[in-house]
Order: sequence, then C-alpha cells, then structure tokens
Amino acid sequence: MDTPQRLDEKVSTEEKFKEAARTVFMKKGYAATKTRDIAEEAGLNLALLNYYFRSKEKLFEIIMIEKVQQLFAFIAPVFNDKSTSLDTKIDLIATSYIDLLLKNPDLPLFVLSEIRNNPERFSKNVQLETSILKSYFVRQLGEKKIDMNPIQLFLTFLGMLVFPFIVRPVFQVTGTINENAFNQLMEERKALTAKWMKMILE
Amino acid sequence: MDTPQRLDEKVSTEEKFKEAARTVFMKKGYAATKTRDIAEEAGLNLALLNYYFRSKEKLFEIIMIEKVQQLFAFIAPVFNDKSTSLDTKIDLIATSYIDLLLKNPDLPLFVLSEIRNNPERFSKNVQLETSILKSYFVRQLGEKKIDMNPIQLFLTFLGMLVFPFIVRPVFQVTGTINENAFNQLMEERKALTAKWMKMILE
DNA sequence: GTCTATAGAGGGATAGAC
DNA sequence: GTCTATCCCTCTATAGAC
Repeated sequence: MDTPQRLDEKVSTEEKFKEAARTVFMKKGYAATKTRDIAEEAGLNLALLNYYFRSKEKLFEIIMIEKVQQLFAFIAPVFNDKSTSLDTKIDLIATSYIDLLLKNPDLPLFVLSEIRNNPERFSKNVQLETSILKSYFVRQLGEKKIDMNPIQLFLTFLGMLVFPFIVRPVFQVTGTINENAFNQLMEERKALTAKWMKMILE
Repeated sequence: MDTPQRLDEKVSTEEKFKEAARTVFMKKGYAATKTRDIAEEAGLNLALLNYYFRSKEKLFEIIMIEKVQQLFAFIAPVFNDKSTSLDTKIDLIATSYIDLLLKNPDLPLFVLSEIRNNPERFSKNVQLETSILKSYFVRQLGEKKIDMNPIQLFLTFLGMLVFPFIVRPVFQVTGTINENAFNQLMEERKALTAKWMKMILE
C-alpha cells in the first residue's frame, strides 16, 4: 500500500492528488469537499484531477476503498488465526488496533459517517468486510460464553478500543483533553481493554 | 421541547420546516442537504424557508442545538444526582440511555460527525456539554478505582452503550443484522452493560 | 501531461406580486 | 404569509491550445 519513495525521487502527480484527497476528504467529508480544495492542497491544476481520475466521485471511491481496508481488513489475519488462543488474540488485537488508531485517529468516524450519509454508495461499489462477524475470533467468543450472542461481546471489545476515537472531536472542540493526554490514555488503554475483556469472559 | 398538538390543530409552518430539517439533515448531513430537499420534505415553498430562518446555516444551528441537548444533556440529572449510589446510577443510565438511543439511533453518529466535519461551528455557536466529565458520576467512578483515570471507566461505560449505534450503518448496509434483531440485542444489552460495568469496578 | 478558459448545472437566497 | 421567477455565485467537468 505504501510505495516507498527516495527523497530525490519525484512523487507522481497521481499520488500527489491521492494524498491531498486523503487529507481533505478526511477533514471535511465527501459532500463538503470541493475539487478545488484538493487541487490546491496538492499544489496542482484543477483540470488535472479530472484528467487522472475522471471525477470527484471516482477519486473518492479510490480513497474510500483504501480506508475501509485499513479499518476492517487490517486485523483480519489476527481474527482468523486458528493457532492462537482467545486470550492471546485479545492481547494482540487490543495493542495493534489501538496502535493503528493512534496513527489514524479520524479513520473510524470518517468511514462510518460516510457510510451513514450515503449508504447507496457502499451497497454498490465498496465491498465491506462482513466476514469479521463470522471470524474464528467471534466463534471463540461464542464457545467461551455459550449463553450469549457473541456479537454482544464483540461489540463491547471493539467499542472499548474504537469509541474513544469516535468521541475525540468533542474533546478537541471543548479542549477538555489535549492530544498528548489523549494518546497517553490510549496507550494505557491497551492493557486495560485486554484485562477487562478477560474479566467479562470469566 | 415537544409541543403537544391536538390532532385537529394545525402544525405551524415553522414547525413543519424544523421537522423536515431534522429528517433530511440527519439522513444526509449538513453539506449534502439542499434547502430544496427540506422544502420538498416539508411540502412547502422554498422561499418560505428563508423567510422563517434566514438561511440554511441558521436552520441547521437550531436543529443541531436540539440534537446536542438530546445527546449530552438528557442524562445530566442522573449523572449529578448525589443521592444515588454508583451501582444505582449504572443501572439507571444503562437503561435510560439505551432507550433514548433506540428512539434516536442515528443521533450519536450524526452529532459526532458534524462536529468532526466542521469543528469551527461548534467552538463558536453551540455550547457543548463539557460538564459531564466533571459530573458526580465520574467522581464516584474515581473514588471507586483510585488507581485509574476515571475517564477510562467513563469511556468504557459510554462505549458499551453508544458504540453499537455507531456501527449500526454497517449492519444495515451489509444486511448482517436486521432492525428487529438489533433492537432485541440492545434490549438485552441494558442488563449486560450494567453487569459488566460493575465487574470492572470490583 | 499540463495549462487557461469556459461551459453547464446546481443551489442559496431574494425581489416583488398577491 | 405565501407564491413565482430569477439572480448570481459556486462547483464539477471538459474543450482545446501548448
């Protein structure tokens, strides 16, 4: 996904647009983003955007597929690893997912709100990762707590990890918690989430 | 907030616009909403929208203040009730907040994504409820677990309640869980959340 | 591939009649 | 208060020169 670039090498025009599109789409959302904003952010001529990507919509789809992959598919291998125990998976996922989100704090809210604002787009063009609910991890949850729908456990686990990043904009606007303090809380949260999740499963 | 209307009484034009605006803004978000959509939804003339509310922006602010109130301020009394124990508060909040969200499932994602897409609007015009983090409930959490930042506990509790409604659009688009099944899960979740939260606090 | 210029549609807002 | 007609700016997209 990351194409490494030597410092003296030129980044392609196409890639400059994609990078600018990531920035602007993530910041404002699809509808509020103007193609002019993207061209300006990229430092490139507006007409080139259509030359490379045909339309705003098509460029957005490219970025969106990337982001959905990041959010859903990134952890699929861990979820489906049959050689690791439930407890090991909990530890691994808690750590790696919070690390992912610390690098991309806006990712969940961006993806989820775009799905919500325009569900048609996603039923048609973007393949969402539905297999997570049928993953080996969820089956392991179901075997541990046979008296409960494993989705309840799954939602709780994912919520512990993701929810703080969903409400982050409120912290930012109100100034309640600054960025460093938030990141520190999330680092602590890796171990807390794993501990709590195991308690719930006892 | 709810102005009761007799069935034979006419709903005011202004209220028709507000009701239509709630529907359309909540469905598409601010940026993707056209004033023409709102007028059509209301079954009213477009020019009247500006007559009553001056601008799309002003109408949106009215709706948004309502929604923020619903989401944040609704449970403030319970949070700050000094006469109830921590366990009682947990039971009460779990039940009443899930009830609130079952009636307004799109509320959290709508409010949070609008804050994210345009934080400037909220730092200026809409007063966000920041006092929750200083509420009596959060203090009670801190006294129970003195070795931990109470925000961690608060985020976990709220995440258990709210997060399922945040990911609901994914369920809808993929068809994994239908509306009835989701609502059923949330009913069960009232007791589960309370039980789990108390376990974590032991 | 990259630019300038502009077509063409959309959308917020208002003028002015009733 | 409510309507029709329309202004006018913004935005996506393309034509066509270089």
